[in-house]
Amino acid sequence: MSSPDKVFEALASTARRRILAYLSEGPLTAGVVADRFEMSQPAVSKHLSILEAADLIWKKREGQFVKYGMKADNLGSTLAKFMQEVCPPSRTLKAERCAESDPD
Amino acid sequence: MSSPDKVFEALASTARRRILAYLSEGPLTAGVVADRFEMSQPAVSKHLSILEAADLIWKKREGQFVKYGMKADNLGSTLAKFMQEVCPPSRTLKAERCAESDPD
DNA sequence: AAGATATATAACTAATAAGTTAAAAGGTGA
DNA sequence: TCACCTTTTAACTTATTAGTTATATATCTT
Repeated sequence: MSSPDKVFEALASTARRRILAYLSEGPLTAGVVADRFEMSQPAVSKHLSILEAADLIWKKREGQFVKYGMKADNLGSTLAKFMQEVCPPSRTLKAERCAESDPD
Repeated sequence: MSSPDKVFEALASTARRRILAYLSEGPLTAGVVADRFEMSQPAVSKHLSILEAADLIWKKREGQFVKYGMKADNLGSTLAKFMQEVCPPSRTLKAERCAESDPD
């Protein structure tokens, strides 16, 4: 179970969004991810654990390595649910509510 | 022009997401928004200005009041673009990449 | 068991964020 | 102009975040 709060908090960081995008190309070990970013290894490790806490990625030990990979489901459903809260179809249908509203 | 960074930063706050959802029901004055939330009026004002900086809402002075309203476009396009970065259709097509990736 | 490598945690610092109250700015109307 | 109302800005406090280096833990290899 993951809260939307944790997801949005995780996405708030540009570094984490970039890590996520990088992982979306395929699973990688923590070390490979760390090498790709100009940040200390512990910093990347912390970002990874925040992404994991938000249930946006999975983690699996493989010998002395730890492999991480993306979990698209939770990202998609959280963002979709939020979009719906903020711009529900019922409202979209009647009088293009979500497109309108700009007085300029 | 609004940066994705500002949008994600704006959405990182639960309070701001709730304000946004509230505004999505229709434009309201700052005071009405402030009344709805258990927070001082200046605090709400600050949240509103962050949402505005992210181009998620518009603002219009009406006499001594200031009316705010949602701007759905930027929210939708920013989230859509991000989803695409993190789970591009090309990859989705070949081998259900974005659904897979979970080793459990 | 020892040494090397991979990753995570601890302890710390500096910057940022979110809230507060008090004061300023903008607008109304007698 | 003066009193009043709405909203924003300023100044400040406290908590959180993002990074650092140093250390601990886990695993592999010999």
